[in-house]
Amino acid sequence: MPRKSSSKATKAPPASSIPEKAQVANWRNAENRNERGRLIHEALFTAAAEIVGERGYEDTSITLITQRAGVAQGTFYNYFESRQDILDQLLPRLGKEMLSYVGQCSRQGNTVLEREELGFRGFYTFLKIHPHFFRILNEAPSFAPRAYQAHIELVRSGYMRFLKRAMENGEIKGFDEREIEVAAFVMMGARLYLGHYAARVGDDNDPDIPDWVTQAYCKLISHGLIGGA
Amino acid sequence: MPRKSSSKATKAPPASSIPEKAQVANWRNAENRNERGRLIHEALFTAAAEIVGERGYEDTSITLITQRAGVAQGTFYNYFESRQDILDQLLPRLGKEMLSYVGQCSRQGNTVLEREELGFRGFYTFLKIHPHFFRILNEAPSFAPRAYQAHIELVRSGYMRFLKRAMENGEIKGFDEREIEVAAFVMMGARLYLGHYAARVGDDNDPDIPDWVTQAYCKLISHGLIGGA
Amino acid sequence: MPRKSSSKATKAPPASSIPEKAQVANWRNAENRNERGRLIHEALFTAAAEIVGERGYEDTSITLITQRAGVAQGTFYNYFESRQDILDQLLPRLGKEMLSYVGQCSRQGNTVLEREELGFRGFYTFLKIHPHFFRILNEAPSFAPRAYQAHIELVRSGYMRFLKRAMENGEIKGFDEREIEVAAFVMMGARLYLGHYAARVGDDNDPDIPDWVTQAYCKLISHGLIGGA
Amino acid sequence: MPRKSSSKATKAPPASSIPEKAQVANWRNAENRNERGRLIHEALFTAAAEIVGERGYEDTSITLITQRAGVAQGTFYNYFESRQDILDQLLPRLGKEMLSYVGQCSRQGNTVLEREELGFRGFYTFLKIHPHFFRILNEAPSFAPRAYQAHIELVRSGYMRFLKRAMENGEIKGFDEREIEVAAFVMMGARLYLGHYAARVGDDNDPDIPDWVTQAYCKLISHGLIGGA
DNA sequence: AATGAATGAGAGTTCATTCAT
DNA sequence: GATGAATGAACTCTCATTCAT
Repeated sequence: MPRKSSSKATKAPPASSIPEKAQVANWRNAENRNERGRLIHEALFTAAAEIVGERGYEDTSITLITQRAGVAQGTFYNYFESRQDILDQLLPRLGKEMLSYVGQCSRQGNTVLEREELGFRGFYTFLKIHPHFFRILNEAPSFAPRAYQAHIELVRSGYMRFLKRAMENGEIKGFDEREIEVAAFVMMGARLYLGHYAARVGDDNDPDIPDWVTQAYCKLISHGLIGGA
Repeated sequence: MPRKSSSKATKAPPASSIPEKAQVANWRNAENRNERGRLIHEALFTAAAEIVGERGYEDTSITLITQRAGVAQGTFYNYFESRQDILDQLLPRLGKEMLSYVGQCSRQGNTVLEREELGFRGFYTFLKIHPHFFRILNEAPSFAPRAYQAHIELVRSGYMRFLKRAMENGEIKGFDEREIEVAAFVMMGARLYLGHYAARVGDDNDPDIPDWVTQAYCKLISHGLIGGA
Repeated sequence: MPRKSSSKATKAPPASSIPEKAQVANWRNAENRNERGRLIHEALFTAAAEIVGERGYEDTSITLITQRAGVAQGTFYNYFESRQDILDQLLPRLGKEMLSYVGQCSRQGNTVLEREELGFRGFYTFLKIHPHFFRILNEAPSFAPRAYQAHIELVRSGYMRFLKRAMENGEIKGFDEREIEVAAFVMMGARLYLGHYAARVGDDNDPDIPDWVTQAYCKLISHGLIGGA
Repeated sequence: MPRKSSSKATKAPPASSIPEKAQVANWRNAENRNERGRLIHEALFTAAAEIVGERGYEDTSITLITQRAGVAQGTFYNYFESRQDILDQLLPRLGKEMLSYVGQCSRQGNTVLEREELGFRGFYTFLKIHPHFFRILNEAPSFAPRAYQAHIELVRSGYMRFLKRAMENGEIKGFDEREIEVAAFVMMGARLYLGHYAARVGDDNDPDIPDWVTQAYCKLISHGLIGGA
């Protein structure tokens, strides 16, 4: 009765051929103890981020992390409490980088719509620059749920500030504050989900959004899909 | 330097205290061999679905599944090829149930907007009835990516049929077909993401969507957020 | 410190591509119960012999045997006590066939030497006809030691009869009876070992002995290697 | 129809009652890390050799090896790649020890015959000293075929050097080089097979060769069995 | 007598974590 | 602080055997 068919080893790609970066930071040349500590911490963090990006949280082992960081296994536990600890730190930190980058992009615009469009584009540009981030973000609900909730909260509050200002400016009408929050979530979901959409075509970890998608998205949020006069 | 604080075992709930359901189906009283086989298969499937719903794919072991189903470990392999096999079957089957249910709901409506609203509500009703589905769906990209892609495709094509008919009816204007697809993805993303929104308030696996959220969502997709006259 | 190198999976060949014979005997058409029983027994025995020949004792499972014999797993235990039971029966029966065949060959000769040469050749001919026998015999010391000892005893006693008659005829001189036994063992070892010799060149399970090897062997046992006048 | 009789568990001895040696090396008292590593490696290797000698390759499990070596199961994998890895190393290493020992014995002699006799005796002395070697060697064709072929090759080439020198000295006449090789194989087979002969009488793993056997063997190879003038 | 699903002990292996050096 | 070997619990999966039908 077992299904013989297709799904064999349908899981994550083996990723054995992914070229591993050179050891992340040459902490052995550090000037003093503090500096050395900082560099090792950094090396471990970066190694973990890369590996999660390449192979997913599940296949990220301490062995792999320390090997790539160029330190001994035991050293890991001088910098992080546990495997889960470092996994939990990935999204918060990279998420903040993302928000900062996207915020900078967004602020170039003058109207809400312009800003949303620039933020939207900026998100996908960030993914290009940090190819590991998409997977780190996507798998976080499963593997670092607390961190994920915190990230969502951060994004939400940023969006809310942005949208409330627009309400005050009169650029958004007909929505009260809690409705605005719904919109914020829809827009957050759109970014993530259109990433998957891109993945339908291209590489899973390298979503590429064509221009007309951006425009369709903008059209949708500005005039709606259905009742558009 | 390690973070002593909060993050300890921030992942899945310890779960040893999760009340396990009684053995899922009393297959021992089956009338004949075929029936017994069916019941065991069912018991294994249901057990797996419940456990993934409660603890996530990663912590779903064969031991746990067979214990809950009330069969020996070896029995598992009479019904499924491997652990991955059963995990791969979860979403396809439950996903189809979901689509069928949501489709039925949606078809009660007369206009596109009504239908979308009913489908939207139906989705969350389904989550109430099948509290494990949300996590099974959410973690699928990481643990059953093939199944996930297939599911997305199914949802997308259903949505597209729905929206194209609306275009033909003249209920949707100003969007060409590929733009419609973008809208479809945004709407799919909205449902999932508002599930997380609900999770902010209530229980992670039991998203509850208040009425005004639905209405805000409908307002958004019908008139847009920004340019709304 | 582990050895990374060569020896990975150095063991038995996977043998998955070996063409499996059709189900061995169509016992379903048997005329009466006794006949059917006989046919099933035969089918199981033959299947086991083939599989041991192809994959070795270790990889010979009940599942494999019954599948090839075309009966259900449980049926096996109506005919044999256990897996070990059937493995123990392989060599005794096939060994007797071998002895009978080789004996017939040998008896065509007139002198001891002729007879030994014909027996020697006959042994390798038998291996050609029964390609499974070599492996069944070779692995028997590990997997069916009792059967192996019994086989050795059979061969030894045959050899002894043969050689003692030659002593009585005056064809062998200068050896007493227990020394004759040593010679018998050396000759038995030679046959087996030259099989391995052949395997150095050709296929492991298909030893092929060139003519000059036979002649060198005969020269050795007739005049000795060293003191040869 | 099943054979109720004798053959029950005719295979390996039950072995639960085999007195296990004390933990092989008290590595806990090692002076430094390197030394400890060496001792553990040694303990694992020796444990494996002993167990294979007592119960055969098939029944040699990681659990058994590590228990006897007095280390945790996981420790095994710090020293060997896999179960097969250690099994593959047994014969090469012990085989070389054997050859070295036998070679030393042999070189005490002056004539070919003397040397062959001393080598022959030396082989059985080695078996006395290393009672596990016989089974390790005998079962190797089934369980470590690559290692076995390599061993055969080693023995063969040693024998060939020995015999060719004797040809050049004029101690062997009437054989060309490839015929010499046949003789080498016969002699290798004789040693192994007379081990089995001894096993008929004594303990399986402790072959004891009486003096007259050696002499009969020497007579056979020096003057031949049959045509002896 | 034939079936084939259920069983469960036991296998090899992985890996987060500890800790003596 | 850095090291890396030792640990052992936990995992998935196999398969000889049993037994109700």
